[in-house]
Amino acid sequence: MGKLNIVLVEDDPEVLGRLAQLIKEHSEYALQEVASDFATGKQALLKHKPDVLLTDIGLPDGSGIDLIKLITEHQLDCEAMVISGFQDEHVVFEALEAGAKSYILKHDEGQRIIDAIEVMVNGGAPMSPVIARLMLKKFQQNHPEHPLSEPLTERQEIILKLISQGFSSREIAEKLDIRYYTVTTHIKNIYNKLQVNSRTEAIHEAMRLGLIPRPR
Amino acid sequence: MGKLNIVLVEDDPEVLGRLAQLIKEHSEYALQEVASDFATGKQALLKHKPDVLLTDIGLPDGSGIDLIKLITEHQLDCEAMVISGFQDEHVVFEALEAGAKSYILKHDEGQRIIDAIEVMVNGGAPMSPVIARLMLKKFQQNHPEHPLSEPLTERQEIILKLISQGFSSREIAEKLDIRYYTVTTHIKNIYNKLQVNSRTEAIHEAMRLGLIPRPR
DNA sequence: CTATATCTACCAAGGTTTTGGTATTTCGAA
DNA sequence: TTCGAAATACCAAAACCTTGGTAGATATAG
Repeated sequence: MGKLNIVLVEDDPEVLGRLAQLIKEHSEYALQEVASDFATGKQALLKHKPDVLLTDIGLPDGSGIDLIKLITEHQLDCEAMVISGFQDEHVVFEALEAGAKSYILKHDEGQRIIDAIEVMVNGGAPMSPVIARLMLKKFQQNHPEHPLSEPLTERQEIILKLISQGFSSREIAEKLDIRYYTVTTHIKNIYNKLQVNSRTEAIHEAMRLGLIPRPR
Repeated sequence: MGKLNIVLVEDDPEVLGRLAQLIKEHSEYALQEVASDFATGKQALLKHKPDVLLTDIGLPDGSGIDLIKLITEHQLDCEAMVISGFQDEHVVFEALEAGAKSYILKHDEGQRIIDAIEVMVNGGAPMSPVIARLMLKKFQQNHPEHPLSEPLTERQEIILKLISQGFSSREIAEKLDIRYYTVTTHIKNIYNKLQVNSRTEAIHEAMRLGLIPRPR
């Protein structure tokens, strides 16, 4: 099996030089092309179909995130690593959602970047520590555990869940084998506790409070 | 400033010995106590209030996850690292949601575990590659990118989002400065595309399809 | 220029939800 | 035993949503 083919996109000439040099020092990698803007990067990506894309985010004529999206759109067999200075939550999540498998900060030392490439192609998801914490924070903030003055009763929780799954009052009544009226009473009480007055508001509030397990 | 105080909980004597040995080899750490069950671990945690808790998950009399929960409950200034053999999605997420800052697999080599402790106390969130991929997957599965025969138009997406935030048709009309009738028409078309016939069903389906970004 | 897509707007019948009541039963804690 | 919380059940008016239509304006692709 051959070398690992890499395309590198980075607009800062200094950083580009540094990264290119770094890659060339490692015989297991083949740097197929470097680009310093989105348009060239796109062409390189589609022409070479590399195994690995290393890309910056802020490019003069577009975003590296859109390069990453191209990979999924064209169903390329390529893993994307972001090498960026941005630590902004919004940017990071957009990149990861676009399909980036790794997010490394520019100023990380060379060996760490090389290691990250290695880990990534072996099925890992290497992140710079700050980025990893950001991801973790997203996970952990999903459980504010009932800061609710009056917590929901068992029955109310069941019905709330069914509501969030899109069932009508009549359907819920059938499912639980109780009268329609009973269901509406329960719903009424749920609204009081959540301080809302419609199903959609209840769902929204319940998610905000981490009361509803998210689908899947 | 003193050494980093550590409490270690692990029921497999072999692994326990190995980890304890590993920690003792590093002068910057002080191993305050080791435990091989939940009860002892709990006592140790509350008594020593260590800087770092290293814990297994499967303990004979309970789960390491509950140890981690103790940290938040008692508001201890302590970072928890899971050292486990479990790679099960459910277990991993439960541990992370409970407050673990790091999740390392048992069979990882010693130096990697030491490195991970270092990274963790310096504000990182070190994860074994498999675990990092699991987390990443959770992030990315929120965007299955419209496996929808007819994708939603821009306006429809906006309105769907507002619906999911609990707004009524009238409120949406005001917000977008269009007529109430126009909103109901849009909603009608959304229902057709999603193959549903109520707001709550639409929200449910939209979440299932990853069409709606989760609150917060 | 001509389709086609999208956003806009309107109406009405029929269905569901919301709200404000009242009231009975059951079960566990005081 | 007595009290209260929870679940159950019922009613009706008002509000809101759903559905099946029709249709004009605008922009964009061909």
